[in-house]
Amino acid sequence: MSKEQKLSDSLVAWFYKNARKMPWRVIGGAHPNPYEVWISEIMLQQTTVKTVESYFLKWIKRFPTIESLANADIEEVLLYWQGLGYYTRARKIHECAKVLVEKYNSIIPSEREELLKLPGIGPYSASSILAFSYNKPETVVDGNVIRVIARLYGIEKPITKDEIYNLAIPLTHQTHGADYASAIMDLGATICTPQKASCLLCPWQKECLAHKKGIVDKIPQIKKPEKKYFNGFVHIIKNKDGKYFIQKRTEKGLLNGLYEFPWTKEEKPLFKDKWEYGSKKISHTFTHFHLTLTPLLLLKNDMPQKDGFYVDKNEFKQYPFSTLMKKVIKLIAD
DNA sequence: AACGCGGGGAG
DNA sequence: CTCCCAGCGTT
Repeated sequence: MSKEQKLSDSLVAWFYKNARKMPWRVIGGAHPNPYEVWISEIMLQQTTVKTVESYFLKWIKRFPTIESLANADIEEVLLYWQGLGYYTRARKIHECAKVLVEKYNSIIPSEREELLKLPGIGPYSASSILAFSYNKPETVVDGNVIRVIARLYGIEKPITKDEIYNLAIPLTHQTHGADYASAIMDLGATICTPQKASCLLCPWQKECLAHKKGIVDKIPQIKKPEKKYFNGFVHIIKNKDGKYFIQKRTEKGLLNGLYEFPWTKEEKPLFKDKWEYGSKKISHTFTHFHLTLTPLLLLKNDMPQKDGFYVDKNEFKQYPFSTLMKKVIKLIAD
């Protein structure tokens, strides 16, 4: 038995004693429902298990099958996604459901090449779906795996995903693909963490080069772009019926397809009216910038923008809003 | 290869 | 505050 195979076996053995429980997870082989695997994998992209749990449960209750998702309106899909971020994922997941119904007989493919053709499914998701749904010996590479592998082999220089992938291939368990994929991600999430790793509990401690050299917390090397600050305005426009003006964002770019009160990150209001300044500001941090918005209040009856409309505040729940806009809604409610 | 794209939990 | 998480699509 090779050194890699021993590592692989020991990790799976560790997993059977320490596996985290999740609503979409099956321990001990393939998941019986690839649809649930697919939905959970897309939801989990760049997000944490804790965040996804409640979204997943509500989603499965409303969209229990590929067909139910394909038949739904994108607006309702976004309602179930609001607050989860990266809204293109919701659009792609909906597109993908329709493709699956129309061209794949509502069956999630079990070949990598086919999966990669589908909207929103890239190298990671394809591998994970194959591993979790069909118990294939797929080499999954996510943020956890990059960290675990880079440390195991003590790689101090910046490294590409392809290099990690090649190093990870020999470690991939050949007969327990599903559990191995879960295991290496659990290891990264609970033991081999970004900061203060729990090396004493690690099944790979003896073989880990970073641990041997005492440089665990210096790996992997990551560069961080600095965040900018913006001070802008959000326009809360009420008409004589007490309704508020909202509009829909475009289907590309930031917060695509969601609804909003008109806002700008520039230091100039969007409209040349005489605004009343709100007292409480709204702060929110995106991936690439910090934002503080000063609320501007106005009573107005005509349409400030095309493609917008006035709605009663009791109707806000019918429209998908970003977390930033939820903060504005909370301000209005108070 | 680099960048845009959310939000929140942990420390 | 900082860090970064079960990435993908576009350029």
